[in-house]
Amino acid sequence: MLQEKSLPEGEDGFTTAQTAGHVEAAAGSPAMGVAGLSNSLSSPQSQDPEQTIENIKVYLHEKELWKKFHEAGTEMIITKAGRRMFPSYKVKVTGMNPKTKYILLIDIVPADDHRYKFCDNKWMVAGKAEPAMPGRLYVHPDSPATGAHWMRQLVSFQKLKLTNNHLDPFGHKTITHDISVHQHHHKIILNSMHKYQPRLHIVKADENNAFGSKNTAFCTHVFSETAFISVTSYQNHKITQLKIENNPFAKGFRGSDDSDLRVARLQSKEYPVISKSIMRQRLVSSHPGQLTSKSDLNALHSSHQGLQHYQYENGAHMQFGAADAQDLPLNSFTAQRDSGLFYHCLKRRDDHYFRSPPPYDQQMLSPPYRNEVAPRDACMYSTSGAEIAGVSGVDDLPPPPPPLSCNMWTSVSPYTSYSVQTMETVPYQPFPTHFTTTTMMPRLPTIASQGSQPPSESHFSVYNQLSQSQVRERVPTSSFQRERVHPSLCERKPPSPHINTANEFLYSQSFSLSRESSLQYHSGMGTVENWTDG
DNA sequence: TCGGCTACCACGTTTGAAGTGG
DNA sequence: ACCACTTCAAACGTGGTAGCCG
Repeated sequence: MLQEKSLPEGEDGFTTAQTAGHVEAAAGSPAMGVAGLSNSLSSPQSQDPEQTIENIKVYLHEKELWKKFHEAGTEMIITKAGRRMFPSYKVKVTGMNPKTKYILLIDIVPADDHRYKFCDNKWMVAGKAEPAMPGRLYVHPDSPATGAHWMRQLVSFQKLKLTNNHLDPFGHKTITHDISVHQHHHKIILNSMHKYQPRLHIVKADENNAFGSKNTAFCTHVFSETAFISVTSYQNHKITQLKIENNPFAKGFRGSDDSDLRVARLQSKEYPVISKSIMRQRLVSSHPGQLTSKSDLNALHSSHQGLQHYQYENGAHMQFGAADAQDLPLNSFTAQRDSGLFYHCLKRRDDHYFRSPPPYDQQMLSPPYRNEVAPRDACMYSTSGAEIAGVSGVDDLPPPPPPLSCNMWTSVSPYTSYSVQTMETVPYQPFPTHFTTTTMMPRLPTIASQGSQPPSESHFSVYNQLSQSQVRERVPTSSFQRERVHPSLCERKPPSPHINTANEFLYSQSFSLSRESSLQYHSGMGTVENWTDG
């Protein structure tokens, strides 16, 4: 179990109110133009970065396992009833204000606008993606909780399920102002044979910082190795093998003869267990595995060589001007398309400001989507330090700070109506394996008044949170260590009023995030065509 | 015809209530 | 009465597979 940490004194001042004040100052003026936005946006953060949400660091649990899957081309089964992800999404969070309340949530956005097929033992583009459906957010059931709570131990999203059922019971509900009608679910709807990128969002939810205000800040963390292709049955036998080897629930498919296992381990370090299914596959397969070229893999992994922080103002107000968050048509694509322009701004930690939009070769394209709140049924699992070590998404990044990016969204229709102008001005920039964003967004009227003109690059900057001091330790393969579960963290709590406002906030924010992602995707689109099988 | 999807299935893990003993 | 521990069965999570479907 992780020791509860206390933050340095300086972080006691990391209050929501202060951060909100910054946002207010930055984007509060309806008449503020792009230049004004960027100036005031970057200023407070550079003056006092210790008080912002961008100090939060997130480490992916079992990073090495994720990498193994990623190198083979991760596949996630999706079923009508919903299927868990494996590896499961677990993170260690640090840098929060222990007393501030946060909401942690995950969304899964399209990584590109392709449909894929598995042909000749490798993934190939098979056409244009299906129109993306409104997305969902999986809100961690402990939300909102204090920073101390989140930092105490691993935060697990393992109960998140993936479904291909577009008519999922909660799939067509809208989020209203009343928490009582909010649909709490733990399924995210995806299309089969499409590539997706999970993202973690951390939203401040302090008592003094009510959702629906324009003061809410959040950050987004993306681990590129968690990208996957959704399937209804496994295509790549290497993925099947990895799942069987590492997922306790799939033990029944492992080889039963211990001596065989030992021999297998001697023969293969990477895939020590030869399952019955694999043996069967190997006998049947007429296409022996073709290892992905190093260059291909590098292309995949080098696509995120920086950490960015974005800080958003409340999206609902921005997107809809005078409309209150509760008035949002939460399931409306049209409303989102008409919601005007969106910006995101990035700032490097060293206060150097770059002007390059983010490259995102094969990642993160997302349509507008709404959010709903997941049931409070996930648990946080306590763990030893060793368990979460080695999971940093940044510890193996190259020393140079990543580039920054600045983008603008126009009215959105998935994959089609983004501002191509902006995309085309986006030079390729490597992204880190793990990057985070905190974004501040201007009010809609202000943005809309800018028309469809791309913003000046000088208005944007990147904040680099790259850390060179991440701890790396060995990660056990099995995460199911019942004795380490902290009972209090598995309690089923009644819905909190926070969730209600969070719904509105996050829902509106989700659109912004989607646009951000889509832009990043477009900026680097085409660099990775195939995901080859090893 | 064929690729994708679904509903089962067997098997193993997880979970939590019930039982037991100190 | 309380707590810690054990037991055990139901619930749940797996990949495999046959068959359906467009």
